[in-house]
Amino acid sequence: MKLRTRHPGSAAELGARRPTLTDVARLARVSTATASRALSNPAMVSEATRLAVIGAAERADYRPNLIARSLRKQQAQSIVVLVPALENPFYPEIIRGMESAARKRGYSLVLGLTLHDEAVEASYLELVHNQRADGVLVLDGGLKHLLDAGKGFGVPAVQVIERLRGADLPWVGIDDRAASMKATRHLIELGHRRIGHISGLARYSVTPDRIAGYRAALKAAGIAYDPKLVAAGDFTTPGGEAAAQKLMASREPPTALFCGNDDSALGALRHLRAIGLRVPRDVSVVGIDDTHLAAIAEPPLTTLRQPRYEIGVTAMTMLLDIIAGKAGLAAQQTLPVDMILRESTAPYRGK
Amino acid sequence: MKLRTRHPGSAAELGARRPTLTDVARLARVSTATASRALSNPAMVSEATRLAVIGAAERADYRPNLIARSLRKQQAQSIVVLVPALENPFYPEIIRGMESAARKRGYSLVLGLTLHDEAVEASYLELVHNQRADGVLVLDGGLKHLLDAGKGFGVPAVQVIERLRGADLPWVGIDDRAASMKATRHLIELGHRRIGHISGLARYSVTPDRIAGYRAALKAAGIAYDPKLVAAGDFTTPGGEAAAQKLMASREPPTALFCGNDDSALGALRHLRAIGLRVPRDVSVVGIDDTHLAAIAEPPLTTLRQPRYEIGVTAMTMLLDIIAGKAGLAAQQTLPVDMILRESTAPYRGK
DNA sequence: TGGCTGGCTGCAATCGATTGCAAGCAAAAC
DNA sequence: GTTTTGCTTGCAATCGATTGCAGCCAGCCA
Repeated sequence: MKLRTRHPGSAAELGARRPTLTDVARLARVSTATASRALSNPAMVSEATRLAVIGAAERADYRPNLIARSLRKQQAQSIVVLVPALENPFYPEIIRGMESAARKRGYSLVLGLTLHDEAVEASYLELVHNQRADGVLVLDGGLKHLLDAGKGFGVPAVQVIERLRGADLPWVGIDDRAASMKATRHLIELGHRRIGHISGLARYSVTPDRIAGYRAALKAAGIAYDPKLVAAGDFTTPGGEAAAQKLMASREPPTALFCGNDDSALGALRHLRAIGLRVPRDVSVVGIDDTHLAAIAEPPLTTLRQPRYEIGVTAMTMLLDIIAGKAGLAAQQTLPVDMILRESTAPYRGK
Repeated sequence: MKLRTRHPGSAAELGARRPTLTDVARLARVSTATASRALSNPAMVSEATRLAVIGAAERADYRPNLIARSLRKQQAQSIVVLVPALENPFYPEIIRGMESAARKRGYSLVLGLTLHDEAVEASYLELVHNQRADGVLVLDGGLKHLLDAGKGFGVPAVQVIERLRGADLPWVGIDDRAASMKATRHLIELGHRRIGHISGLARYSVTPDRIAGYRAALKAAGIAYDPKLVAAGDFTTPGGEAAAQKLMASREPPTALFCGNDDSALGALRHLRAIGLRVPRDVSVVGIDDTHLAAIAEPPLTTLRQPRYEIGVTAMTMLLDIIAGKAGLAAQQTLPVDMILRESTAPYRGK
């Protein structure tokens, strides 16, 4: 048997039992029912009783047992956030938004670090089935295996950024196609005609959307699409470096690069520097995301800012509303992106 | 009254109550006591009973209600980790270690994002008082206001990296003084004599330790300490940039810089490049931490690797041991650091 | 004076598990 | 054949709150 350890210096006297509502009730000379109401539903009791109970609670240094409350109320007041890795600078700000929205409504965040491991994902989803959490926020697309076709995750859930095709699940993110068009159009407006694109991993739903936006912008400007100008990256810096190398080594290299995210743009910058090309003088580069790396890159990167904090807030709010029955199970929200002009793009200077 | 929302597609039939242990017991034709034991203490029941109960649990798609279990067992099976901000690339790997160790022992992690806000810190500490969490991991030194002098935090807690002076609280980290000596000695061994130091914020306990290590290494090599060679940074890239500017602008600028962390080293690299000095040809630079930025810096940064993942694992293990009564309340552990040689340091080349 | 209303309060059930204790029962010991 | 032992099992209490229902009482109206 594990013994119940009590930490020295806890507010209660050493060895004393932690005070419960019963103790408070006894002190205030009322029933536990009244004590409960006085503390969490003051309108139901008389002023005198309320003061007596509050005084007693204070004297006893009473703290409600949230586990007991949860059991009775059948809600855990906590949300699991599934995230593959915090090392990716893209996630922290989203999570900050989620935390803030959750805390405001009395919920706390259980960190489900999955590392893309299906077993871990399942174990965190299990927390919801086991009533230890009320819902889940999914910050990655890799959860297909957990989906009852068309039925959602079996628990209240909201997808963030990434979405599962076909399923009408609650989702918060940006319009990747439109964002991508915006970035590409920026390069076109600077006079560039040969614009390369470094795409992301195909397994992410944002990847085809971003390619589509790139192509749509070209088409709108009457520029022919050249498949040789698209290289597959993987959303990482080395991946972007390799893709840039491939693009720049072609007979007719692009004069501008639109990268599928900031990390690959950083890789592109790296490669361009390595082969002696100057950015933005010789080649313009645009990213997407606006992680903190974009600002400290050399040169600082022109990019599209995803409103990550707001995405986090919105996703959490949507999930809590779903749990509270205030939102539908097919709610979707698209947030606006902003173009952040820094120093990695410049007008086309001819050959 | 909030209505109890049931998500469509949940494993149980629509509208059906979530099965409880009572249902399983009824199905298996045993008492709830026996059902409970069959599932969580199989040695206590006969083989036939065990199989019957497990079968019933499976048929009913039973999931134990962890809230109820927690209430009965008086342990929440969750740990709060207090961290000022996930945007700092220093923290994610530590947290990954914590998560891994916690999950292995059946605990989950509640993310206490404090942003250095005392009210938020207090609210997360309250989760432990309210029995929603069993202990807290403190990833920052800013919790002084919560300390009963000499009595700890009033709840099971382990400090990570940062420590409160004087208090003998459980702690896991590195020997900052020794690490700092190691880094400085590396520069000395390369022949440098004028070695600058960019220090951190004074409110952090690691700052004076690192300065002390720097001075000790100089002394051991018979190099006089020159206060003009120490500039105050703030652990950020801009702070490091400013500090480097101050140091390099002096009449006799240093030929090597030992920076209090990687972020300030990045700032130093930036400034050196801006004034046309080449690293490591003209100036050598060393950092501490080995965040992922160190590897992608230009040039890649020589630095001291803090074993962050292991620190996380160790801290979590220590805390869970304290909670289980298996570790003392003054346990402390120091983990080793490694020098990571990259390309930002080179032998002194004279004037 | 009697009945009614409405505000407070308390009793006791409830949430869903775990567990101390005792009983039942078959096998082993005497 | 009786007692003892030891393995299984069930009863019921327990963890600490919340809440439906009913009772009490004072004040109001007729």
